[in-house]
Amino acid sequence: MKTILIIDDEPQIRRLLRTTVESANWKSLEVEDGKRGLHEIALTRPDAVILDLGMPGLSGLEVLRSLREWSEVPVLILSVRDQADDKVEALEAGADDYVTKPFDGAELLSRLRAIMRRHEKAPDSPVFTNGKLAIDFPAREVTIGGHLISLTATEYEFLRLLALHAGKVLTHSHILRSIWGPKSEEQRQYLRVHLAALRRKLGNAVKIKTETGIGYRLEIAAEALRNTSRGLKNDDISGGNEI
Amino acid sequence: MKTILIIDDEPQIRRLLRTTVESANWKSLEVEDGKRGLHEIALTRPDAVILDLGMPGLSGLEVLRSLREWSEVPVLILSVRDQADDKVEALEAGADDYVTKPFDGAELLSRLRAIMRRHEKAPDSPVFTNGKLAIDFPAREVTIGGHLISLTATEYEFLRLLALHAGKVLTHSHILRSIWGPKSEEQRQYLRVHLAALRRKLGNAVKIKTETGIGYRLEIAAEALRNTSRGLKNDDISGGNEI
DNA sequence: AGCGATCTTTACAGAATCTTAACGGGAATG
DNA sequence: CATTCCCGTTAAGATTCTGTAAAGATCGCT
Repeated sequence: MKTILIIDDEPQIRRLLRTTVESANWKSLEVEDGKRGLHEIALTRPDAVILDLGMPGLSGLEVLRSLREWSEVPVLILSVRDQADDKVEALEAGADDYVTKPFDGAELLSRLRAIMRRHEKAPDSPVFTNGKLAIDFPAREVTIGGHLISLTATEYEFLRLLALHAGKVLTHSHILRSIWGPKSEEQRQYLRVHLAALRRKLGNAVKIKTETGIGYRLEIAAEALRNTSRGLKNDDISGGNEI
Repeated sequence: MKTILIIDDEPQIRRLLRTTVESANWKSLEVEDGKRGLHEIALTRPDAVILDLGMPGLSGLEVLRSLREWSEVPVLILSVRDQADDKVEALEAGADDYVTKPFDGAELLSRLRAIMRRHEKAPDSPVFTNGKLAIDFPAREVTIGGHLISLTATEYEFLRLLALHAGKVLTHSHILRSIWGPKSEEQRQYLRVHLAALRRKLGNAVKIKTETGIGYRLEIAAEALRNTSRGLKNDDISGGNEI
């Protein structure tokens, strides 16, 4: 049984969301603003969050940014049609998907299922693999081609973060906030130094690409591209759309 | 069936617009000044608006500015040739496209279709696609026909902006303000240099059209109608898409 | 306290990117 | 058809960013 947290300031929308969620036999929690939402997430650890972008006080975007400093819980964004820019910003800030108001109940549930399933995948397999790299999260062990690598605490956190978002760009600020906390958001030299050590230890079997001026990304090994959640987009395009 | 509102003070132009609109099997409404136009939009919620810039009384620009405070309805501007500045102002104020008098009926219809389609477009995924171009916003990844393209921070921001408003003209000032900030609003040579790099990397699969004296527009690929879950729309006939 | 490991800070060269300037061609205008 | 303005392209100079090394500072442990 899943628990879904609803963060929305409008009572009638909350009620609609609650009935929708409960029709899928999930439990729903409701709060009316972002601050309470963050508190509730820390307290009850819901399986997913439905977050309204347009709220008074702490905006949905700010809530999401704060949240992503310490939690990877799946977040579904609710937005109105004319907030295209905000939607993209939300996705860049770490949202997993979004739905536009007015929304269709069935579509919302199916998107909720999708993001929870995607998220469950990681804990299901406590070992992350990408090419020759393997990370055993419970054991906190990193191996390359079966050979154990010894990492410091910082290096491990860095690599873990990159692996958790393999293929995606992690911005300087995001990495710094996650590992060193919000106070050290500006200390880019930390990244350079620790990443250099990480690259030296990992060798050239693992490619951590630099996005100049933006951040870093762990490149997904060629044979791992097959069945990720987004892998299909390539087939989608090359599939006979010749102009 | 679409409803198009025509706001123009000249009766013969109105008649010409009406026959053009009705030749596409759409319904047309006509009013002769801006005040009535705003009232009519609030009342009947048309699917698009054709707005003449040069009108006595409330100018087209003032109408547009009032309108944009409460409505996102697609607006097509009608202007005469020597109103370049007004055209830019109108686009800045939220117009979706413009047509210069004297206009070609087929072109006007095609532009109307384009702005209505863009407005309708239901969000289908955090991945933007347009022809061979695909932008994965969360991953900050750009691919053409499945082939990964490496962009600098500025180039990515530029392309992101164009894609967010695909099909719409973005003025020089708007782009400059968005990427470089208000201080650099006059530096048009930035646009030329970075756009050249962008075009070189994207190749000719992606068409970024120049609107001389106005700005730039990312052209919507002809076959960009691939909606999955939502209802399909196919009122776009192959006739006369040469703009 | 002393030691080793790790993290922080500093410095600098090389790479990547951005800005600036110049020039030829093409579009708009009369 | 000529003029003027705008655009695309290129390349060099300026600037910022990155990788690397190495010297302090800090922490944990015996």
